[in-house]
Amino acid sequence: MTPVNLKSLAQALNLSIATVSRALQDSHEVSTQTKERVRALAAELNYQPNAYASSLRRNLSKTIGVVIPKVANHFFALAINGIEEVARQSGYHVLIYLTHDDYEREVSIIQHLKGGRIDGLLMSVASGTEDFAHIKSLQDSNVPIVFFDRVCVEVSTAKVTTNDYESGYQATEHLVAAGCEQIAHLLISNNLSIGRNRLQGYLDALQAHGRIHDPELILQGVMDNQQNVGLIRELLERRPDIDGIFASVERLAISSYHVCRQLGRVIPDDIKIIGFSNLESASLLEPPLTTITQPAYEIGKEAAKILLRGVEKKKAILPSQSMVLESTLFGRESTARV
Amino acid sequence: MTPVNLKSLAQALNLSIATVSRALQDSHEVSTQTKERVRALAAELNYQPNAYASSLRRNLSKTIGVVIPKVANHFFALAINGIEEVARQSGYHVLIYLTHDDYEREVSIIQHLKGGRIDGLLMSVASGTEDFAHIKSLQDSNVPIVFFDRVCVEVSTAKVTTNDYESGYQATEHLVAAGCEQIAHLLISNNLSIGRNRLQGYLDALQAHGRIHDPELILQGVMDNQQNVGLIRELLERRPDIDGIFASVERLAISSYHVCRQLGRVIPDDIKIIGFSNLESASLLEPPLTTITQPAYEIGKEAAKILLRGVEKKKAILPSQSMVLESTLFGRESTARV
DNA sequence: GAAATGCCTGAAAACGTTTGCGTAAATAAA
DNA sequence: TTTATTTACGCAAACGTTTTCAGGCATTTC
Repeated sequence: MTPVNLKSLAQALNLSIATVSRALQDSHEVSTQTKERVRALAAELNYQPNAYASSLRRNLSKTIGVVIPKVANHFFALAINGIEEVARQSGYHVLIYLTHDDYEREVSIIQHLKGGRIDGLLMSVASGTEDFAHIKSLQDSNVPIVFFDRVCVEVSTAKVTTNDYESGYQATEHLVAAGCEQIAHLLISNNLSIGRNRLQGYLDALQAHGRIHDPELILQGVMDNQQNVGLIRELLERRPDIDGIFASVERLAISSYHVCRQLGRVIPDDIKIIGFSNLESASLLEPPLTTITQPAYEIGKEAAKILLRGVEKKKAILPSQSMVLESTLFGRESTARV
Repeated sequence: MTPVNLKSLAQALNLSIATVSRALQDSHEVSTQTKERVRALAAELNYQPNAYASSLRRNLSKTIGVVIPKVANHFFALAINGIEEVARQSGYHVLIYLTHDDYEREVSIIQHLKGGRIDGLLMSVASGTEDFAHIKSLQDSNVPIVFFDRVCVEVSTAKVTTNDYESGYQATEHLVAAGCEQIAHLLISNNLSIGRNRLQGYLDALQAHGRIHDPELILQGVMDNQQNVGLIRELLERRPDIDGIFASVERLAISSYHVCRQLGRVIPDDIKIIGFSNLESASLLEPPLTTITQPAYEIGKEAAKILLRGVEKKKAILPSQSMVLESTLFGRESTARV
């Protein structure tokens, strides 16, 4: 079976390769009848252009990369959903890479991506990343980048985020209004701008309500959920006066639920919990969890749109194209006044 | 800034392109010193081979595709996790495509994939797919395929699944043992082998326990969760004698929870629920949900391994390489005897 | 001392596209 | 009729890599 490519099509039609190529691109340099002949045969033989030859020649891959910490997380899953949607509509393909929040992996992935495999990159940085040379280096090799959610302030490019500071402030205020006296804050990494912003919102809200800042109430979690359960338990045992928890990420809210069960602390009677989360079943938890929910799908879509605009125009993506979407607080039983 | 490619390296080193290429591949045809010289400069200039040129020449892309219905679903998210893990270790890249359970999209995606973009495909077919010509056609153009979870029996290739029949049987028996008299079964699509197997397990288990088959108890859900809630509600209102629900997929179990709340039916007192699910927070639901949990991460890993073995050997993937992994039943309060 | 062997390197073709340029024929303008 | 202009197509180079083939040089073997 002979391969079906431009050459074989050209031979069969008694045309040159160039003409066939142009016909398929609907170039005005080809007569209508010829175009028809070409298209007919191409359709009949089910011709599919070789993506790599085309990419090589045009120096353009019609592919974008997505680098995220993990996919087994509702937020990122929804974001990917949005990204794939936009990409598909514009004829782009989506390569996916998981860092598992590991700096080394992130560097290795980015390094690989410099082979021209992608036309642009969407990224949410790993929590362990403190040095950004690899990212800048990718940018230097002319790959446009758009950050989403976990952005990297040190790199100048467009970023799509949510109003993390305001949400942190709002979440804290929500607990205060529910009557909490000692509010703990659980976060993942404070070198992530996202974590810093939420933390700052927490701090400012406390101050606005005349609470004194108690560093003991701030707990930095780790990768492993099992360990987090231990850490949170330790915190609640050391400080039995804690009556409110503001979890910066979903996992920490869930771990807090487990700890409360272990310790027999009743939510929301003994302690109230609010957390950032995209969990669909939040309302079915026992008790239903009050959440700050990010518009994950929209974040993915907007980030992809900005990236593709930059890619198509072949010019750097400006920070001024950044975007801040709003999260929503869904009050549920876990923070009900008792 | 001159591009850093084989040509520029060769010029700088006073070598031919061929030698540089060979040196970087650690060919034995190049002297050790020359290799060192080449490697040193390549590292210094941060040379990264052009992926497309290489793919074009070798007719090999070091990329696999993953086509799944959706990603915002714990099962698929975990599977991707496993797939990415295996792919990365073997130096492969992962392209992701979502069908949203839409046949047309699936066809269009598969069609695109025939441009040689991928070396192999991992796939979970859309629930709406009844014709498999597009899949076979991809196979004909020498792209090895491995199905996982939602397999397609009509296509001869390796498949990685779970013991769906046995799990369906076991789940039903679990409800019988818990004292349920009228057990409903909720499924998504009965043209999916996975749905058929679970259904058959349900039917056989009922028969084994002397129950007569009542078609009214089998409800086929749709795409939209809101609609499903309506359908399930209707069913429970029409048949108030139903005291057990076996949900074939997570979404239907969750919808069932919502309906029970709406109708004031207490789980597990009035009605017991068991469902296939990979929800991490199943144990935190009210009440904790009894689940049949598939080893999603392992499924992804195994499927990817089988695929890559086939890709590397450049030969068709045999059905005999198929694999069946076992799901686990986690008994929780939603099916507790009262 | 010639032939054979092994080691290292280079020239050039090939992968399938896209595209700048040239050109023949057909049409329009002078 | 001659000279522009347009239309429709072909030639060939280019993208960056891999790989076949051949050849130069040194060392060994008869």
